[in-house]
Amino acid sequence: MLAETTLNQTTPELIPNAVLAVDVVLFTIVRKAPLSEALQVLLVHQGDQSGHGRWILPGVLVRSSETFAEAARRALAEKAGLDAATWYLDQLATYGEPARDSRGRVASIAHLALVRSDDLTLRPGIDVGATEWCPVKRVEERVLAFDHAEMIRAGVQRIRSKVRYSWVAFQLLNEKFTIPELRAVYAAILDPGLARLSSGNFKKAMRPLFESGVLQVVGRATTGRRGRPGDLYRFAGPVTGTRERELPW
Amino acid sequence: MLAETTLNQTTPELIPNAVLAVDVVLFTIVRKAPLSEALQVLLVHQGDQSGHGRWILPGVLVRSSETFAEAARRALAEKAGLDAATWYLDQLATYGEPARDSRGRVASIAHLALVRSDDLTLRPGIDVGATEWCPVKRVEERVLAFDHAEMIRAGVQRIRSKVRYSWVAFQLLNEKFTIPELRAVYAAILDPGLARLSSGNFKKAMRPLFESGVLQVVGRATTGRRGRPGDLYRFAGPVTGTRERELPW
DNA sequence: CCAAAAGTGTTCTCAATACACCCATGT
DNA sequence: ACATGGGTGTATTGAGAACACTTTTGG
Repeated sequence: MLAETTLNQTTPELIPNAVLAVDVVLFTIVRKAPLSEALQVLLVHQGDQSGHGRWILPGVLVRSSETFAEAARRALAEKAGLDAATWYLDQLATYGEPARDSRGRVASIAHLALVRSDDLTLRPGIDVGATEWCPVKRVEERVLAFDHAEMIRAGVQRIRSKVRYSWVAFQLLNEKFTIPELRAVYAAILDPGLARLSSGNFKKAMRPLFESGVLQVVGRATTGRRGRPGDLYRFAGPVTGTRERELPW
Repeated sequence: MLAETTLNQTTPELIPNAVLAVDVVLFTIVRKAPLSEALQVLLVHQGDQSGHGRWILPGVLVRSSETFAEAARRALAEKAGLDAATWYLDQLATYGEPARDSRGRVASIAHLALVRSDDLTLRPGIDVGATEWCPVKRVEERVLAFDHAEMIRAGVQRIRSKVRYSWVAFQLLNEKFTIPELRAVYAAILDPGLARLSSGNFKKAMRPLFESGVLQVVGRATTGRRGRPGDLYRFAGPVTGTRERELPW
């Protein structure tokens, strides 16, 4: 068994022994929802004639000439009618317990995706009964197939970590946004209690952004609510940038 | 939550479309080496009759009934004669560009492993020409096959991140160790200049460990070098624990 | 005794928080 | 007018870094 088929130039072909799949944990911030439920994840309901459908993450099998990222974006397109071509997308982890799927050895490469705003139209794809945004706090109530609940946990952990040392938060905002909206994103992801932090202190935490000029004022928000409307900003920096010092929250 | 069994009778089998492999980025700290080269990674040389061997990470194909972690430990056993049964092991990322391997679609799940001390005997396995510890600083000089150089970069990034908010550093030390040895691990992974930090400040950074009692004094080191020998400590806590506050280094 | 390394305590600095105050809008 | 929320500045606290000092070993 030591003479197993390993890397060997004389072997022109390797025999496939597994099925590759991708699943996508797509997060968004729903502004209308209360802060504690603003962070939501996209779930699709597997259509089933017997009525015994189940909730799963959008996912597809990887095609032979396709990268994982391409497959992940295709999953969002085919399962929910979303054009994720330009969205933030990152590999999370790969799940492939031997007994994970009775139909064969399946390895699913979970991905994390983020989308701005919530005025998207979900269009259930083929073999999909329904699509919905589910507050992360309430995922426990849903019965998710496979290890998709675990994937969501990993996704939450990842975005909580990323938001503290990188600028991914702007992936969840529109082109123009106010500082309170930005604070809401951080509060929804990290801690609802963060909203109680004074506005001045929050802006101080974002100081490196202002100093480097990647946050530019582009006007004043038109308000519908009470109180003074906030200044509108635009994020002009690369999302791949990271802070030198992690946020303390 | 696993063990999917009876839900999709219409498709009893999925046709395998890829080959699953694991590769292991195994780090250790070599005490004899200078600090800047103390962090080393295990490389194996693919034996080749033509003499055109190349350096790669230890890896194997995943067996059908095997978890990724099991396959990763087996890779260390088969390629380098190492018994990694109890070693720290963590999934890094999965690499599977369509054109990654000309012999077919291969997805390799890279893993990060850590091993205490360097008094291990490497025993080159079958179809392995040689095994060696390579200082991470000098990996650039080696020509690594596939995307293994990228895997090592990801491994370095991961361990640098982990060491700042978790207790993985103790995985690289023996059962008993001194504070200066612990500082050497941090310096080797994060920044050699860290060794210039005063001992008091380093111990202050480790204060949460002392206060929670997971670092216990077990004696005094027997010295061979100059100067006062350090106190010997034992780490009694779970490696999975994390600090509430990340290290500033 | 001296140099080197380990360990302890104190001071200084700076960043994160708390808080007080001003501005703009809707009711 | 005033309540509500956005924005700015100042004071206070606490953690990290610098440094002085003691302890223990080898030469």
